[in-house]
Amino acid sequence: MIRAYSRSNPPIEGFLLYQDMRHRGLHADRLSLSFVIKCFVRVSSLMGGVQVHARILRDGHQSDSLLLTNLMDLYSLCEKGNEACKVFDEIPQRDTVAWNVLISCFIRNHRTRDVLGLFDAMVNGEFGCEPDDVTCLLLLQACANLGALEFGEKVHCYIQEHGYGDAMNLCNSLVAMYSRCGCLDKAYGVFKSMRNKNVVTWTAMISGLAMNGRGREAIEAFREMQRVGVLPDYQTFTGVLSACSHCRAGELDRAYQVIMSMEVKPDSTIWRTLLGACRIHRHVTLGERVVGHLIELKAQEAGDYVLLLNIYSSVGNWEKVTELRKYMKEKGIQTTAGCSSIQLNGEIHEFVVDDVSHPRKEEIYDMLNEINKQLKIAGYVVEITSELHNLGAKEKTYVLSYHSEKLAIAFGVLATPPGTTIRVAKNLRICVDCHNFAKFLSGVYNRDLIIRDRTRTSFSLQCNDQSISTGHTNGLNLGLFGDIWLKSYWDEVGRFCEMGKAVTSISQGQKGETRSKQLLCETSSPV
DNA sequence: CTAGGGTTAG
Repeated sequence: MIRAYSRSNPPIEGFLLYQDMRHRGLHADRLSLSFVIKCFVRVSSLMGGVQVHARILRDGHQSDSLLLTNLMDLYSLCEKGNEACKVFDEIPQRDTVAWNVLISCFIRNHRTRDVLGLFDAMVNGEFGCEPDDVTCLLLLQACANLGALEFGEKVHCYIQEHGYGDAMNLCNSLVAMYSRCGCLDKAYGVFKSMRNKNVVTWTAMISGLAMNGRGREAIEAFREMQRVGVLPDYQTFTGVLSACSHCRAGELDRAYQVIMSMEVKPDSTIWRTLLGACRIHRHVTLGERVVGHLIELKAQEAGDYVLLLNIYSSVGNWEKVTELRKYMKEKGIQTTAGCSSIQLNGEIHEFVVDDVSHPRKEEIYDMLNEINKQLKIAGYVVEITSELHNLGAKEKTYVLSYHSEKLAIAFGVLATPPGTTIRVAKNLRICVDCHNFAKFLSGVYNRDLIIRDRTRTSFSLQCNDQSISTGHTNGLNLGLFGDIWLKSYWDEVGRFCEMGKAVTSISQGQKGETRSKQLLCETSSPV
């Protein structure tokens, strides 16, 4: 019965059942306890975790790997990474699943880089168990987050050598990983080789094309998906929308109207995509309105306010910047620290702004200062509107000079032979100034740069003596995409909305909570 | 009396 509750129904009732059981003097065995933990996992209840933890110890289950891994997962879900690690230390026999839970915990709790070392140790037999398909799945996620292409390729080899090569979930992750590392040809290679493709496969490819600035192909892939009869869901929709928002020339008000007129209720991702476009096009009033919608959905994140700050500063409205900063401070809104990473000889190097933790920090700062000097000669000017604090121009220039991505790029220039492509991954959105910096650097230092951030990958490629870059709309890039398809874009969105209705009616006929249903049928009553 | 098990794709 508790198991039944752990799978459906309001999960907390599973715990009530368990308490009732104890009141009746019945002893809960380990499996009942594991289902109780599952109930708490479903609601991410830290309090529940603490209670059941105590119960595990009191009932003498302190060496039960099933219960302990279960509990770890709960702590890790509640962002209590340290607690989860402590529990892990208590597991006497750690099998692959236990390690997998630890890996998943690290990925969730911002220790992604450590995961790569764990994989290596596991492959080398240091843990007495081998990586399985789930380990590989987790590792691909980690590589995608870090933009760690080399390591991702290593995992790919492992997958093939161990007979997991046909697994659909792994192949889907491979498509995503290669896309997010800016390697579209490899992503497409995996995609093409797959015999069966589901909505996840197609969405990975569409989003991959979108985030790499290949809007037209993203839409072509979207059409092809429909042609072969795969139904899109809300993530597909977001991919298509982002394909267009990174390179469309304005028309945001129309986008807003289309979203508002959708039969289905738009979710936070869609609003956020539009908000990103508002920043690119400096559309203040619409940006404010979109944030209003996010607040209404109770879905606003620190990053959304930062985007709004960006919009205000890009039009020089410092009063609004100050006002919003004050509001954020009052509300205790914490922003995520920006972090950039670069892979070198199998090792990941991470940087935060003004980072001084790297062993080669002196060389890196010298290199960065030298680069700044060279780029200035080439005509690079710091884009001070990228700095969101109300400082003087001089201070702004200084603060912007040591952004984490610049440190990572300087390290790349320093530590790789001339001509090597530099790949950097960033956890947040890259700022306009750093983008310009990369573009100039590409020309001056004759390097191809591929920078992946939270929403897309931008390329600064050195071709025909002319530095070009994509992925960012600052007036220079639009030509790359051509614009014929942009004109037909809104017709496409209109058709998509029609299809949204179709998906709604299909989802309503299905049991279970599919995510498409969550988006498309938020107004309908639960099954 | 037994059975019920932990990680996991865009």
